[in-house]
Amino acid sequence: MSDQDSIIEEFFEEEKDGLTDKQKKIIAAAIESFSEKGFAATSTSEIAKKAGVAEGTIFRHYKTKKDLLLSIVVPMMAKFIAPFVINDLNKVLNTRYENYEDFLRAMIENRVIFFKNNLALFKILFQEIPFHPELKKLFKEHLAEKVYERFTELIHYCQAEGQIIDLPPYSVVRLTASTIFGYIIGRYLLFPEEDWEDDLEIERTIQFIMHGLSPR
Amino acid sequence: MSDQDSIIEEFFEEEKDGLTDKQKKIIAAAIESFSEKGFAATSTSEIAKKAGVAEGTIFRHYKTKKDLLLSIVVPMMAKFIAPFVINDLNKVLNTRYENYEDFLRAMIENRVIFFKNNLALFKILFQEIPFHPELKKLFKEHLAEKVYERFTELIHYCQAEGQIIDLPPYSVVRLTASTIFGYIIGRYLLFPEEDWEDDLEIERTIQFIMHGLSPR
Amino acid sequence: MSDQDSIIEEFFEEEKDGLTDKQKKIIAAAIESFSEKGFAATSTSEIAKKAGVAEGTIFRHYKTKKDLLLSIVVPMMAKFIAPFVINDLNKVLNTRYENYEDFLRAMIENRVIFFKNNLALFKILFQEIPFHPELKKLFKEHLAEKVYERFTELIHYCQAEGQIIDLPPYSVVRLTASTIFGYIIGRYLLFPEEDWEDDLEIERTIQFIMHGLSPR
Amino acid sequence: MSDQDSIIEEFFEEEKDGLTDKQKKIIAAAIESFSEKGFAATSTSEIAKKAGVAEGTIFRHYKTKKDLLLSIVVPMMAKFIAPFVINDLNKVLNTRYENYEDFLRAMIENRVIFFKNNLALFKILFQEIPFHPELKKLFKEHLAEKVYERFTELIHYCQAEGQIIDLPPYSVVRLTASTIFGYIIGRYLLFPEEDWEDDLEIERTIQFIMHGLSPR
DNA sequence: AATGAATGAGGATTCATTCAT
DNA sequence: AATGAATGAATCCTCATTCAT
Repeated sequence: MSDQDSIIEEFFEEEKDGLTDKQKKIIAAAIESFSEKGFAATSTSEIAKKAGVAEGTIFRHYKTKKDLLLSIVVPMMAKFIAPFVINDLNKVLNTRYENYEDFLRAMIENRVIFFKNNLALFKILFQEIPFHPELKKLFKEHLAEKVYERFTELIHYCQAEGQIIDLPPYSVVRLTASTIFGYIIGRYLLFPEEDWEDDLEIERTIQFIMHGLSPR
Repeated sequence: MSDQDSIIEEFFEEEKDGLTDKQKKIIAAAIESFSEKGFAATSTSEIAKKAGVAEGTIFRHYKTKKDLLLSIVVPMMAKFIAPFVINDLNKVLNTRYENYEDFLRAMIENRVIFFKNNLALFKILFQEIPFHPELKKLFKEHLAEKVYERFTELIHYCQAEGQIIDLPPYSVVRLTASTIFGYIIGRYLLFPEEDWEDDLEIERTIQFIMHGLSPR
Repeated sequence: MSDQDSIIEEFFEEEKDGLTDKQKKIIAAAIESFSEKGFAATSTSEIAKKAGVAEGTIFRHYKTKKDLLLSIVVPMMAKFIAPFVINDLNKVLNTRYENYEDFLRAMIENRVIFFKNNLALFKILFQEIPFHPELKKLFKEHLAEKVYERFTELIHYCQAEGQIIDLPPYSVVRLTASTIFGYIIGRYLLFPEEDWEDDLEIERTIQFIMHGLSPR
Repeated sequence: MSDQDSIIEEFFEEEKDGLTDKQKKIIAAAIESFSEKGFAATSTSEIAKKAGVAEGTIFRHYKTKKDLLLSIVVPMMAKFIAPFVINDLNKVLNTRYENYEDFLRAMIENRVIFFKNNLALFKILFQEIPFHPELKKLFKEHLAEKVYERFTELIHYCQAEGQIIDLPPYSVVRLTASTIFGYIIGRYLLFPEEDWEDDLEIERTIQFIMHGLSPR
């Protein structure tokens, strides 16, 4: 399934823009450096060296250093959101999933793999969002609006079915999202080197959410 | 209660080093700039201007720009952790709180206010931790070890009492912490401008955790 | 009369080298940019964009940026000087003009139109001469020597006829040229947007010179 | 007389801003380089080297390279214009000079020396005016308005006295100025290395203007 | 002939830091 | 203690020019 690929490879394979070989190297080097040291602390000369190209080559493809950042971060936001908007949630609503629990399980599996494969990109995204208003805006528009909207529909449906407690959707979203992101962040960013029994932890996470949201 | 003060003021009042007036202004200016633009993207000249001091003055007090960062971030980590280590958790174990729910409530009230009063500092902390190994180490030692240890004791106690489900403590900590931080981040960082019914949301959050952790 | 054409068009039509279409566009773009921003401040990529050709194409035709400048400026110096050397002055000396005044009138009409049609080129020429010794040398050789020589002959003739005062020819040339160039510069470079009664001003200019040079 | 000093020295001595030693060296180096190679073709590193300061030092005193240009060119425009506005013309109108000829003689002596002492500055001024709209504007406001106005008064006076022909003042100004600038440019910029009998040439120039403007 | 990707030297400017006052 | 002028390395970016296609 294409969702499981790393975005970086998708960049290089799917994109019709036909990225040059050098462009691919630049992108890869930039992702590595940005995620390790942060955007502001990464110099273009460093990226050039790592990519094995001349510094000028970077600026032939990306007008500014910031353009390079955006060319990395913007498509990834789209990729992240795509399945919510197009596939999975539709499936849920189309009764492919009978209930919130199955949905959660499908989503976690799907998006967790996505995160895992794109860790560096996510680090960049979350590090830089606070400092770039355009990114913040994009993020809100995409995630807070498109994804949230779809989520809301699902929640209403599950609430109507009596599967989950009758809280305002935004609270349900917040509690669900917190728990899932908490897992991802702990698992892949904070303590990636610990031993994690992934299947077990995911199951615990799902049960925690389901019980937390169970009608009283 | 001193926990409710902003750390910045505590810096200035409690510290025995006896900060000069200029030093205070430098710290305040640095906090503002670092949290707005990030450490790497903030120049010392900018801080000097904002603080109303000469550029050289900063370096009289802090050998390097990074020293300035650490002088801000390190004490705040200590302050954040202090109550866990010294007061509240002890109180819990000393049976001042009868159960996990009361503890959660007390902790949220206590630490949420702390966050709220020190938002800028937290932004800096979380932004910079990934890029400074010393910070990461400090953070892990303090939080992951000291706080986690205390938490574990409490969890064992509550599990023994049958209040919460018998999961491994690290899972309980993870799920609890995710949910609480999720609230704080949503409330104060992502969507601070939305209308939040704080008491209600906090109650929902607590109930979510309690049900999520209830013994099956 | 071909003198009245713009040099640029002459470039394109008369030149035996047979300029390609692209070459014409490059020259036109270069003239525009050089005259607006100066040679040093104009980039070849800008010229390429304006000309609608690839950056490399410029260097296929002109080895260096400076070559491009020279290919513009050198032929124009020749064109400017040509009539002095070949046509008009000969005509004067061949008694087609009876006196200095008629000559002045003819020259102003002739060369003023030439200036007007080639303003951009003249701006480039006068801007760049001070910075390019080869240009300076060319200019002196052509103008200061060939034109000056012809002028001198005419002046001697007119002085012998008692039409103008008996100053050294270089003074006569200087005073005449200053006045005429003063008109052209004021008219077309400094204050082109003012209302000018051209015929009247030209007549005043001629009368000023004639009276200024009248034998006492 | 202070008008006869070079502006550069005045910069350094009279200015109350109290220029640093380094600043003086920067200005001197910039004037030399700008006048030799043009503003755009001069690099800040070159100026720094010539001035014997670090490149950063330039930017401590002048925010941009263009600022440096303006800090050179703007005060000189003021200096050039000052005597017209304040001293000499007033003197003329206050009957210190009886006629246009005496005025011309005084002005040429006065301003020619000024030019001679500030050749490099004038080269810069005239080279750069076409490319910097602010300069162009300043120039027009100062010269075209203030000086021109004063000139006009004088011309009206001399015309009323019957000393000069009854042309529109702008024509008189143009013809006078062309002739004088023509002398200066020829003398100091185009052919400075020729032998010039200065007194004689100036007298010829004055006589040319006076006869050129004599009432018919 | 024409392209445009690639280069790397050099551009203006900013930076953290030093030091004489 | 405090200043702010001075530094020069490093920043992002532009440039004229080359060369494989």
